[in-house]
Amino acid sequence: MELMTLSTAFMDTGHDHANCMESALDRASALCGERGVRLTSLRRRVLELVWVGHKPLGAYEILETLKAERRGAAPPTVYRALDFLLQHGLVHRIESLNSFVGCPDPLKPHGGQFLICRSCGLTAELNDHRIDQAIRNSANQAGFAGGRPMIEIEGLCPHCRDAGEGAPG
Amino acid sequence: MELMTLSTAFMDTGHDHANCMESALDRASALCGERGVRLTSLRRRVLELVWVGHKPLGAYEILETLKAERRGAAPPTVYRALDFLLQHGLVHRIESLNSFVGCPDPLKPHGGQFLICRSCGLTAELNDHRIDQAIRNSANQAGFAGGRPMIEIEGLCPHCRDAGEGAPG
DNA sequence: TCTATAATGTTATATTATAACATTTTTAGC
DNA sequence: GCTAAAAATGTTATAATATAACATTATAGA
Repeated sequence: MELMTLSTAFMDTGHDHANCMESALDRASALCGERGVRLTSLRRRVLELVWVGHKPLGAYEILETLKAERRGAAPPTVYRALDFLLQHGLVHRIESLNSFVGCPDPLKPHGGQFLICRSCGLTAELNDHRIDQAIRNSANQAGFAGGRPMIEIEGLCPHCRDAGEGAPG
Repeated sequence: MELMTLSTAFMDTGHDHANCMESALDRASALCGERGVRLTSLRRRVLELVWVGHKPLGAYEILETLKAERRGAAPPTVYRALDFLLQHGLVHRIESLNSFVGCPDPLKPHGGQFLICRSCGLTAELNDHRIDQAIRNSANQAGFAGGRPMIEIEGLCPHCRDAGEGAPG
């Protein structure tokens, strides 16, 4: 069993993002099929927009694009689609940014472990079982019946760090 | 060296909260003195309000109380005081709640490890060095120059868990 | 086809946070 | 103490994020 995974966000040679996004949409489609829920064209489109990059997007950024494509797109249009995607683990919400990012592994339920670059905004999702375990152990020790931990670290991604974009916080 | 600390939030016999709060204010006063910054009466009052309980308070909740006490209290009144308190580690911001909670240990710079009860709202601060270390190790392994991790877990505190307030999330 | 449900459209508003500039208070030098 | 600079607070307006409430349309199943 592998101990840790890291999303492709920081792969700086310019990973094949078209493929990255397409496979995310395929996984979403399959997952919705299995669960008997509908990945409508609106939901699919919002997911697509979230996957445009590895930089979390705000609801109103998504809305701006959507408005150009659908007459009458409004905040609830976006928020409802995001709620659906969140419910099914297809996107995560980055609390410290009020923003949303695609989840590379929606089948395995998990909290979130995010490395957020303060310089370029790229956000990678980590999945380290040991971290999760350590947190759940401590929580249980405290008598707390916890769910899935949400972890957010701000810092510098490998690229920005090497470019000397500032000191780690 | 101790591995883990837990704030008093979940001590359900009704810990001596007057003392809890008073000592927090004393620590704040000392800290500001050492750093040559001013714990003005406004800042002190906001800190006091945050420490009224172990349940994180929203800025507008604080404002509501403040309005009854100071003529002309407005959002910037509260946000500026909170910014000051955050900068000096005297309070933490709970991202998932847009709320603020007092920090029991402002001298030691740290991210935050919060156990948030979904039933009663009480929020305890954990400080487990091993968790922090595990996260920083993984982040470094990913080439990420990270700061202090922020961790939030929603769940049930010992009291609500025993009262059967719902299943863990 | 009909009906129940789910999804989306639409309008209005709530909640959280900051910008910009005026005034007051405090500090430090004299 | 007086005064200038800096820090803190007051004040007004508005930006950014999110939800409520109800109308309409689309979909799936009987």
